[in-house]
Amino acid sequence: MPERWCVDYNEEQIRQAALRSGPNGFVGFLEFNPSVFGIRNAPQIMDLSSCGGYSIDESELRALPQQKKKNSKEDCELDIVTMRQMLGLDAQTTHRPHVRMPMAPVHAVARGKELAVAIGELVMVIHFFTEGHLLVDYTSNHGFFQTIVPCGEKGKSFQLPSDLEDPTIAAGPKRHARKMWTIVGRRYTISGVDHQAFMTARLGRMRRTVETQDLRPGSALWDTIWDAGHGPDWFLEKEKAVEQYDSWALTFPQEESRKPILDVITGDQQTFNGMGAWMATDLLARCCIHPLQPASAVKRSKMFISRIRAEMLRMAGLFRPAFKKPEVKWVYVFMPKGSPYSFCEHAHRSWSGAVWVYRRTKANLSPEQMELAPLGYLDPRYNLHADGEATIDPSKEHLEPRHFLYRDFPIHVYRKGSGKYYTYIQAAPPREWYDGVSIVEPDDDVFGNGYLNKSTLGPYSFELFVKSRLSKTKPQRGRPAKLKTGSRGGPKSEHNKNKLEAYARSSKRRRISYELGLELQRTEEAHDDGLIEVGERDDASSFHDGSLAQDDGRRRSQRLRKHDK
DNA sequence: CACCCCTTGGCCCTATAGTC
DNA sequence: GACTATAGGGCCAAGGGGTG
Repeated sequence: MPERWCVDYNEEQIRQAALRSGPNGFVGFLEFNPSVFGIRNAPQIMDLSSCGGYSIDESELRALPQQKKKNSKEDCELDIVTMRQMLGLDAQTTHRPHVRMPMAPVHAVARGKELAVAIGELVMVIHFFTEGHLLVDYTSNHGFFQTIVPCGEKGKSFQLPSDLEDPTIAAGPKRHARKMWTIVGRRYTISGVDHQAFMTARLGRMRRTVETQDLRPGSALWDTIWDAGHGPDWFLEKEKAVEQYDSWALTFPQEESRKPILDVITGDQQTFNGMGAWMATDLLARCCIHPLQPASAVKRSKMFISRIRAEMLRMAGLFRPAFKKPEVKWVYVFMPKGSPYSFCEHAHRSWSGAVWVYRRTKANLSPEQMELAPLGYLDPRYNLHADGEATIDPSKEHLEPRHFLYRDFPIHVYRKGSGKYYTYIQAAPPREWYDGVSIVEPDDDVFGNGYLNKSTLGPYSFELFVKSRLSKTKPQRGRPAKLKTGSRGGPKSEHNKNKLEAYARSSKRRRISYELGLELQRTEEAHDDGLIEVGERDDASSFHDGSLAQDDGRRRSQRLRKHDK
């Protein structure tokens, strides 16, 4: 399930700007960056002919609607872009389509791990996978993300403008934002950002503007756009989901006689839509069911079946919230410190009781929990019996799990073959965070759901989220700098330079890395010589709605000059 | 059912090359 | 020889899809 509670907004500057955005909610046009998608995860076209949209053949031929630029003689010079070209399936003369889609109200709704976004006639369905998330930014900043740079061995990404970086951030090609697509609004943009480019997207087109009611269960669009391999959503289609679950509970396939219940849950997306390894482990721990217990044994227990049903409904409600009063933080931190999935102890301590956290190999548990940990159960309120069932201890019934402090004790993590079983640390978002379903409604203001930063569930998202909430100042942008302790060691000799060049020739990856390093060195030297003026990039902001973003652009320009001094 | 693929970047370990 | 910086190799994390 995508996180529903990730980003709120706190920066007064954006808050004030948001208040001026008017009563029509979030209005924008879609800009796709096909080259940032990997080849394997190339964007797909959805055939919406069965529900009043375009079929694949038609959409191949048909140009996307464009908005005429007011008081401009350049209308006729705008390129015609087909959907296939926009998706990168056909060659395009320019990297970014110089085409202005009509601004249209944006609606969105999540189902399982997918998010559907409608922009006018376009429908985009996103699967975030591991760590994809949405980034909200000023439209005046969007023009600065123009330069595509290599990212890793195969990928591409957008170079972060140098002025968005802190001087302490390490120089190199890693300063980038992997914006895969962007909905460009008048004042704000929402971008799909995925550091590893795992995010997938499907794009379709209707013959009319898509309305909010089209993104509701039971509509023709609803029944068409979602991935066929995933069953009903436990929050939006509760009755169907429970019906599916009940019929699942009554079947006893042969393979489930030995298959662990955890594997069965994660593998059955028809019944457990959106339950991955983290959440399934969590579900079972809350139900006091051992993750390695055979599924058939679990199904034979009415108590277990009832517990899982209740817990699924409870968790589904928990993970479907939206902020009532989102606050904007300026987030350019695309990678946390440490490993992308590292657990942030400080963040956990600060937010225990507010968010869900998962850690793979180590957890901090109280002595009471330690007694239960070897059995795989983390809820200290239950007593475990030899038959694998658990009953609540009356003397501990009044306790809430979140009131327990976690101390430094390693716990056992179950592994079977290459199976992965997670440790969970129990916490829950505050109740007041929940409200609504869609991220954007026509009558929303920018305090509304349209400005949520959604993300997949996990430590990366968690740390990003915590940083955005806890930082009183703007967080560092880009990757943290490597600590430089001085110029130890010997200087590079001519002999070493030759060796380096030979090394760079030995593979494509090494060559790219080497050339990027040289390019960066040249740029920095030019910078030092005063050959490049940072303020020049102000022109770029006019690419996207420059007039509307003028105020922000001017302020930015002033900031840049100040920064330059 | 095990294993690999996609993808990136951090971390750990080891080897190397330089200085004092 | 002690110390330090640097660089490469191997491994790790993620979830869905594919293969044999």
